[in-house]
Amino acid sequence: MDDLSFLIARANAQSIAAGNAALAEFGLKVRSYSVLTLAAAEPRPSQREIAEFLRLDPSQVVALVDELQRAGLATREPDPRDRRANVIGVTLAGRDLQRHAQRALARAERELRADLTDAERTMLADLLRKTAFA
Amino acid sequence: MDDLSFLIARANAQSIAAGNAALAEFGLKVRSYSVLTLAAAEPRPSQREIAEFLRLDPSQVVALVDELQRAGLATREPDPRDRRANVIGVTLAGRDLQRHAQRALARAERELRADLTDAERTMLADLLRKTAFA
DNA sequence: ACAGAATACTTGAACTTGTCAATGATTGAA
DNA sequence: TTCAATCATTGACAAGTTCAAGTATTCTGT
Repeated sequence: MDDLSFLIARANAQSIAAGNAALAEFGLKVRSYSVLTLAAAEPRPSQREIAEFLRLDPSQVVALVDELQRAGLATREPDPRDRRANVIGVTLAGRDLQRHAQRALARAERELRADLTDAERTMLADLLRKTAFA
Repeated sequence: MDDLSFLIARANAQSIAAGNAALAEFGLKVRSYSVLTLAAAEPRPSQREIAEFLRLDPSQVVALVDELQRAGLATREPDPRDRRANVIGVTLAGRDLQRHAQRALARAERELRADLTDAERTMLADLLRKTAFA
C-alpha cells in the first residue's frame, strides 16, 4: 500500500477537502474555482479547452459555466471566429472573487502542506509536473 | 493553475485510469484492489480500519467487502474480541489474485510514470508520504 | 450490576460526479 | 457542394459521496 498511486490518491483527497473548505466562503468549490480561474486568463478559453485542460467531459463544463454565469461571475459569448464555440470570460465581480479565492486557496494549501519545506514543495511540484504532463 | 493541488489532481486522475485499466483483467478496480490488499495484510483489518485508512465512509466499505466476498476473494468474520466488528481477510484465491494484481499494477505504474527516473519516483513517493501522512 | 453513552456495521435516501449517446449548429475538407 | 468533423447541449444512466437512522455490542461511571 505504499505505492505512488495510493499516495497520490490520498494527497488528492486532502487537497480537495482543504480546498473546498477554503473556497466555501466564496460559494465556490475546487471545480468551479478552476473554471473561474481559466476563464479569467488571457486568452479566454472555449468550453472545449476548459474540458480538455481539466480533463472533464464537455457536458460537465456546460453545467459549471451555467452555474458561474447564474452567479454573475462568468460570461459566455459565441466566438466570432467559430460560432460553434463559446468564449468563456469573467465579469468584474468574477475577477475580483477569483483573486480573493486564489489567495485563500494558496493559504490553505501552504497550511495543508506545512510539513514540507518550501524547497520540498517546489521539488514535489516539479516532479508532479514532469509526470502529469508527459 | 500550476499549484500543487492541481498537479496532484491531474496525476491522480491518470493513476486511477491507468490503474483501473491494469486491474480490469482481474475483475478489480483501484478501490476493490485497495480493500483486497488491506485484507491480505496481517493483522487482518476491521471494516472501520479499512474505512479510516482509505478515507471512505464505512457504508462504502460494506459494499466493497460484499463484492469481494461474493467473488470468493475476501472473508468476513465477526471479531471474537469485539463482536460488533468484522475481521476482513482473504481466501486463497483472494491472496493469489492480489499478488498477480499487485504485479500488474506496479508494471502499469512504472509505465505511466516512465518519464521519471527510479530516483525521482522514490523522491516523489517520499515527499508525498511526508505530506499525506502528517 | 446497571443505565446510558459510545462504537461497528448496515441500510437506504439524497446528492454529486463521471460517462456516454444523440442532436443541432457550424465549420473544414474532398 | 456534399460529407465528415467539431463544439456545445441535453438527457440518461452508472458510480461515488455523504448523511441519518437502526441494530447489536461494548464501554463508562456509578
